[in-house]
Amino acid sequence: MLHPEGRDRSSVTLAGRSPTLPTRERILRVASGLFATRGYHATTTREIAAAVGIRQPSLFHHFPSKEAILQTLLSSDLDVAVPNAEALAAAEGSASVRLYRYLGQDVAHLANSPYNLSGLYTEEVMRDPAFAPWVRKRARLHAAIERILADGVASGEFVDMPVSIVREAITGVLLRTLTLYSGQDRGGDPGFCEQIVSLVMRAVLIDPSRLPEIRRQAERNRS
Amino acid sequence: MLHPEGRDRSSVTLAGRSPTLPTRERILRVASGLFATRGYHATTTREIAAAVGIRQPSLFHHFPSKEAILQTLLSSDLDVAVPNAEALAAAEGSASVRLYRYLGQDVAHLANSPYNLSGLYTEEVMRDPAFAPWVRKRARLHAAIERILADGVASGEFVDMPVSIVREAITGVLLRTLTLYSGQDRGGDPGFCEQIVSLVMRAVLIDPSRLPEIRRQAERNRS
DNA sequence: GTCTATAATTGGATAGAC
DNA sequence: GTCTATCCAATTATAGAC
Repeated sequence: MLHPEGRDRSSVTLAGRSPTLPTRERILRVASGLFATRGYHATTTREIAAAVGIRQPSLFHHFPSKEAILQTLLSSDLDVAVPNAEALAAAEGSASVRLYRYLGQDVAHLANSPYNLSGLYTEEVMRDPAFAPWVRKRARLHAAIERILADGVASGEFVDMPVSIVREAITGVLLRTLTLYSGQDRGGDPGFCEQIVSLVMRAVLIDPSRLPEIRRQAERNRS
Repeated sequence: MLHPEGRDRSSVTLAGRSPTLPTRERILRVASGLFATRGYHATTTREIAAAVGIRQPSLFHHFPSKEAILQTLLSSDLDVAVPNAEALAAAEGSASVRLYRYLGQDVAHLANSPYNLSGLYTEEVMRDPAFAPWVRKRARLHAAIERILADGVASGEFVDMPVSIVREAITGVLLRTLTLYSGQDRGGDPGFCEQIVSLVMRAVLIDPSRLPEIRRQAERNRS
């Protein structure tokens, strides 16, 4: 008997169809893309399954729930980003160089990830009690960034604005601009990434003419 | 018989309970807040009704559908923002002053609106075919902003980056930072708004020392 | 590991009394 | 204009065959 979902797989993503990847991995890639473009709650398990090329119940062999798919994606990002940011927050060196390094790492990670991570940090996800542990992890990331920003304000390198607002603005820029580029395996166009980082640095630097020198220092002695 | 939804209205917003406002208006305010914090698709009509203090079916006396609530909110924003931006895109004067004016208008509108507008321009909403007409309207807004940005690049006032990326970055900053402040009727703290505008201007200006002069010009002869 | 079939729940929306 | 009662569709998840 023909299943009502049919067999049409014409509008399926490349990542989802790639036959060399294990199904679990294809699910993560496809789901991250759908979460980013349609939102977490609006994305159905049927859509994910269809894009992967399997039936909806087959998803549950690889993940115990839809939540678990998102949680896996959150871990893949935060388990890298939090230690990076905390190390930079505690490191020696000028706040400008440390912020540049953080931004460079973050942008590169977002742009090079096989997943589209821009659907993870929306209000609809972050306010959902199911993801509270990851919200706490993310709070540590925020605290680390704000420590770097506060150092820069104290040293006179950064404009004197509330650090939580600036951090929120930075998050907004990164998520919004990299939506278009993440999860697409394009090697993350290093020129583009550097432009985004420079845009953010100019916004916070009191003296943006220092930017080339900061860039040079940030790229030297990459820890 | 006691209805399963109960009568608990303890966690209800001020805007929703305000007894002087017509119900239709209270629905819009409450719904905009829920869309912003929980997302459009994750917000149920039952939640909206509970926060307003009525039963779920009563909503449909004021709006034909949940979609219509969001469409009303979209109109309230875009019907103001698009003409403003298009007028500035076609106006005389330096690109810097025009961008400053646009940002000032937009930030003030977002901060002073009785609605929390930050839940409207998410991917889950903008990619939904039901809202395609508003996506087209918004494209006109984007085009107007990009015209101002392109003017500034051509005149040497703005850093030379792809205007669509910069426009996306600006959108990200505004939506993210003003989430916390919009729809809260706090008069929109003019100092805070100016800080956000300045942050954005510094990011795009080749010579940020011009900022005080630009601000003075933008605030003179307010069209 | 994937399938069909289906359970269990929740969602938006309608009917009609008051 | 709000209510109760309810419909119908869609959703996540499970059971069990292959």
